[in-house]
Amino acid sequence: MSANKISMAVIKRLPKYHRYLAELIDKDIKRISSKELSEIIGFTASQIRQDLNNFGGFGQQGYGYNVEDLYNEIKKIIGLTRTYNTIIIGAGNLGQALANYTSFGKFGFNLKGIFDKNPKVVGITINDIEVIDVENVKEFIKNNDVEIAYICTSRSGAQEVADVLVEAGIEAIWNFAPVDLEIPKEIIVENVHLIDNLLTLSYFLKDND
Amino acid sequence: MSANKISMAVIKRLPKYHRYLAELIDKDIKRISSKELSEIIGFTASQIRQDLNNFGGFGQQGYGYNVEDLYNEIKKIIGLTRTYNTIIIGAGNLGQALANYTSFGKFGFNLKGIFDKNPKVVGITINDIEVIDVENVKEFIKNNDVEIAYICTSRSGAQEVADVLVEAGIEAIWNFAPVDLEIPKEIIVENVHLIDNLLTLSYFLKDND
DNA sequence: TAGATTGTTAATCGATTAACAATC
DNA sequence: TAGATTGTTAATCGATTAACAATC
Repeated sequence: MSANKISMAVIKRLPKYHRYLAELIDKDIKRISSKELSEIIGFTASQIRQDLNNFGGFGQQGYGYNVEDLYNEIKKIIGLTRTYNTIIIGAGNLGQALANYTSFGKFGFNLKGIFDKNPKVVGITINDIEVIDVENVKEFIKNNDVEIAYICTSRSGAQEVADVLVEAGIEAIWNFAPVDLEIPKEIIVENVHLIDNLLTLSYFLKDND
Repeated sequence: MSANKISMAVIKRLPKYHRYLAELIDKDIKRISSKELSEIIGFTASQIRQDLNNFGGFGQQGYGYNVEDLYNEIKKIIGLTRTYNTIIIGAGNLGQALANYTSFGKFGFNLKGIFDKNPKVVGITINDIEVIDVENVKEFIKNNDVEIAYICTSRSGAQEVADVLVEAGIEAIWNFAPVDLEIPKEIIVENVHLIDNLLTLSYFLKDND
């Protein structure tokens, strides 16, 4: 809240708060102190209090935090009190897997369209959505209030697709292609570079055995 | 190299060096200075020199870095000079998508087996590999020198699977289930929490429109 | 040799942790 | 009221950036 800049480190922790608070609600736990939360979530109590106080004073001295209230506050902060229209570009293995993921919908990310350039794939139906020729993506974004695009194309096709998305006025890109996209900085980009992730594992494993 | 501890921040940047150096080789560029690399990779020249010097003095004053040599050094550091046997647990959408990813193999991550508990899935073939009943995973790991397991099960099944993997002596886990696994700390874990990633997008989008 | 650029030390910046007065 | 725990300031820690002597 207000104008003071929240650091990316804090923002990246928010989903974890959300996840653990949901669990506490499931377990019917009504209140929790930063110390108790610290023990299950793995952040220090101090960090938890600092993090939360970036957004407001949600706790009460001598009592702690009301689990349900805090959960709802976190939902508001993360932006889970409204829905987002999304599309997938690239109906390969990964694109199809994401299209079939039902949990995104539960969080309010509604898949509106799937696009591909391959004529063999255009027209097939994935999770009740027909794959459309990517030629039509610009028009589709404008007509359907699409805010987020998941790029699931090959490495080589990704930048070209991104350019079209930007032209069409996309607001955020979730990029699964192993490239760093050149995108105007007002557009939000999250990269999932799977290979990079794997290489972290090999880094630590290389000298084993 | 040597005993001084490399920070996670540095390790997480290594794959990006690897990627950009591969590109430079493709473009037949023979040498590069930290300043030039800085301009394309987006880290400061100072950071590049600091990062690389954690592992050795790969450059030459007045000249810069030999691209191919540096690329090979980075490969060694990341652990790409040998191969790793991997398995996938959970042959759902994501598991199947990962099984069909050919690029992991190119980096030396060889998929040896795919496991599932669903009798309807056991026996089908994905990318020439037959899905095996997860009951047999422990034995399989021991007999096939499996070092890395990709957990692609549901949230609820993940911890149980992880326990079996640990018993079987797995060395690293790539976890796609939206849980924080409880795992002995000597086992390397990389999490890909897709939902967490999406929530970063919604955080920034929530007040748009 | 002169110019360029590294390797490395020092300075700065930012994030985490500790401490404690405020207060429920 | 007394005890507990927050909100918040101060101290510490770690990572990034700047600076420059060493040297190719």
